Amino acid sequence: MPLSSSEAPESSCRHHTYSRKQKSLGLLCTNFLSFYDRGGVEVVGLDEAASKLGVERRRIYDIVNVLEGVGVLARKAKNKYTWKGFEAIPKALQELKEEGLRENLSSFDKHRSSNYEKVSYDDNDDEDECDSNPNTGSQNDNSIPSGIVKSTAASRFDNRKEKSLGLLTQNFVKLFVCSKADLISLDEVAKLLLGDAHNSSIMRTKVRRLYDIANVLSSLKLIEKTHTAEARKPAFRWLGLRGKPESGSDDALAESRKRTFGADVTNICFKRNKVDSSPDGDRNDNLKLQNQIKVENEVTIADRSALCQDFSNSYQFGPFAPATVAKVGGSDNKATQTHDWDSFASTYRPQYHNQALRELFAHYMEAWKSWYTEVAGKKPIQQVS
DNA sequence: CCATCCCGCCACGAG
DNA sequence: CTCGTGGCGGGATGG
Repeated sequence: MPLSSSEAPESSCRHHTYSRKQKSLGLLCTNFLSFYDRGGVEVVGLDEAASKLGVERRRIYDIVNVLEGVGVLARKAKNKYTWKGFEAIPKALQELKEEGLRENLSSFDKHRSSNYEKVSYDDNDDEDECDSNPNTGSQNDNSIPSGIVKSTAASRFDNRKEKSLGLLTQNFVKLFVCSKADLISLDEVAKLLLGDAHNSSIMRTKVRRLYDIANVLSSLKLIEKTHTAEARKPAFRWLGLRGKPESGSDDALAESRKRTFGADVTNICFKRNKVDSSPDGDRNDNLKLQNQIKVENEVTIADRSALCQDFSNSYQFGPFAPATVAKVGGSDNKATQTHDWDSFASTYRPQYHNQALRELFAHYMEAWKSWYTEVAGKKPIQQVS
């Protein structure tokens, strides 16, 4: 690769400090999302995604699992998922809400006193989704006939599988969607979600997963990471749905905004130097500077004014506005200190902006060019080995 | 220090 | 057996 020196946003750091942020799940997810949000994609192949995004398979599973929990994706077959899109979110949330309320009737979690194996398991029927295709070959869901309270199914320590991530995600979401609270601290979530805690070991593991989920949900803009008011405890704030141009009769295309991405989204592979460098001068130098410029960051208003989300079933949120304002050119922020960063933008607003928080900014990248190229000539780039 | 969380080993289940 | 999946936790990174 000719290192044509285009303007590299990145600078300094001669020794290419490996940065975790570059490979974070959240970022990866953002790429994933923007990649498949372009018109017309319907099926998502795991391998395809993996190579396209330049990551290992394993990571794709993480993303896909949580996205499925929110309805954006649906498992179709081995190695394949169906892209439902963002417009599937409202519905999924609605279902999650009802479901959550239902199971919530019997027991108030809150004080869970001593119940060792309580582990609030709740299986869930999960989305059924009115699928357009009635016919199906293999069936998957084992629906227990309306086991309202779920009874003691699960003989055995039941599901060796389906134990986490997907479910954890849904439970996490239910938690927000079922209560009016919109800010929950991390450990609250952990305790609530897995009712056991006690043993720090188990909880620690769960918390890790929670971070994973949180990252993905953050990419979706469903939540945001913050910390409780005064305390320094990390917490999550529910942003909920943003103004979706949704209306009764939806139509397939026309949906929300689409972010296009030009060029490669591929993350370069920089491994996290495990034992680190081979003594013999690593030649990795600095060449490849990735030009993965991140777009992103459109804030949605979490209409704070409304305490209660709504009790009405219909989701008519949108106290306002479409978030589709795009700004070309992108370099709008004249940060005092050059904050261009290399990549990574989005969800970080460490400073306390008391009220200026709800602003709407969206920087969008160009990409139109690439887009054209693609449309016109079909991008030849494709090395799916 | 502690919060965050990437990496990838390895256990499952299906073919 | 191989292969697709995805728990799970060590331990590195960032603040």
